[in-house]
Amino acid sequence: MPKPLIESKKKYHHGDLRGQLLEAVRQLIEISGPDGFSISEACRLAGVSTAAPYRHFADRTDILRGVVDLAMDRLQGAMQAASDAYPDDTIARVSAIGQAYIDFARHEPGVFRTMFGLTEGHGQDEDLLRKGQASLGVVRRAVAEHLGLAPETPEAGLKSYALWTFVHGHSFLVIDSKLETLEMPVPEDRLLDMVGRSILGPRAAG
Amino acid sequence: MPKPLIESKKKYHHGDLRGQLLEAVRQLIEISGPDGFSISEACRLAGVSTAAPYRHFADRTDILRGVVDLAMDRLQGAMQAASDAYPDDTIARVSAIGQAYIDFARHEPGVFRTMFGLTEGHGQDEDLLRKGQASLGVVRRAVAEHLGLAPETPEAGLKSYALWTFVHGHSFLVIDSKLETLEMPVPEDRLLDMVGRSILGPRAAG
DNA sequence: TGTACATCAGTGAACGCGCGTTCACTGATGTAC
DNA sequence: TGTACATCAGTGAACGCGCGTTCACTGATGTAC
Repeated sequence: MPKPLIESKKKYHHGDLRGQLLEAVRQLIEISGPDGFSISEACRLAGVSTAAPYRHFADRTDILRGVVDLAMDRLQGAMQAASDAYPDDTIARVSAIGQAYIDFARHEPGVFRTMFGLTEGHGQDEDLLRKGQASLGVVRRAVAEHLGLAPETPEAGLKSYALWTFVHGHSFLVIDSKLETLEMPVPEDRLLDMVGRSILGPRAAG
Repeated sequence: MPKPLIESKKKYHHGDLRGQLLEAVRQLIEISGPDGFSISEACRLAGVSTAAPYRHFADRTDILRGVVDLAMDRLQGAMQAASDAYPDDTIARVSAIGQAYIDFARHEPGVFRTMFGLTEGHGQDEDLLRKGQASLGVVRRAVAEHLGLAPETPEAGLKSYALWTFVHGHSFLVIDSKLETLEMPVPEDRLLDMVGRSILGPRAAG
């Protein structure tokens, strides 16, 4: 069943409507936010009738969940890649993970906001929470290695939570663009480095 | 012009419609979020026709701005009160300011989200930004005193920004209730104290 | 290989809904003389 | 103190709008024999 090189302009069956709807919604969220997007508009983007999505999603919320689910994977992937890029320097590694987080927020502010805006009974489910924990796990392992402790240690948990929280807050302030007026005294990477060193403390022997 | 002790149940002139609309919207935002509230519903709460608000506000966005404006004042007031409560211990003062911030978010999550969700051309204006800066100023003065520096110093700016960011991020995680699943290893006040000490460093002599 | 048929993934029209905003209006209040 | 009048702050009906969702349907695809 080889795909035709030139697809006929209009096919009855779409091929990957689910994927294309998710992408359309992702784009719309970036423009109008999670409450601003409409299924109708996504259908227009995908070139499909407004009833079509209901073959793939239960309702509006279900589509949002789908978008967030993919975004969670992208975010964790970016954090893990940043972590892998600094195998030797644990401080730099932690900073890089934080930077990846902030960059994600900067590049996809609407989606980022949506990821943390879903509430229980409104899109948030077990699966998403688990993915959130997995992202924090990336930080935790880096912190633990720096401290010379196991990732399950309370101290590793506390410090990685503090770092994540800092980066999370900064991300929100960046995308809410409160920073242009609030004079930022140093570049972002120096800020990350300073906070990282303050929270982590000196490297463990070993 | 003494007010009647028992107000007639239904007056043509409302008395303080502006204030009561703002309060109604504030309540609705807590229930449905900044995009979920409707003018119509606020009018129902205030017992007034749907055209009445336009005597006091230009449009929907203008009402939101009004709600946020009051909230900014409340937040700054809470932070300042917390600051004043610890005249001697600068570490405790900084922690208390952070705690006030978090408490505000916890008690008015919808409003808190709204405060930081307004975008340029969508409710955010000079006045609100100035009020945001004023809140940060409370932190900055406390940090500066701890360091024995003037509030305008870059170091005071950097450290107060780092602290604010941490508290801001924690607040969002709290109200997005990501924390029940993410095992928090220590109580909140100990977290605040740890981060405060890490960022601020030892107290300046003097 | 050919055919009958079940299943799947779309269509397009329609629904009821609540919304933001405008309009001409009217009742209440404040003020000048 | 009384009166005429301007101004203010409401009313209530109406508007056009786009939305989410459902419905009976149909075209395309996969499969059993």
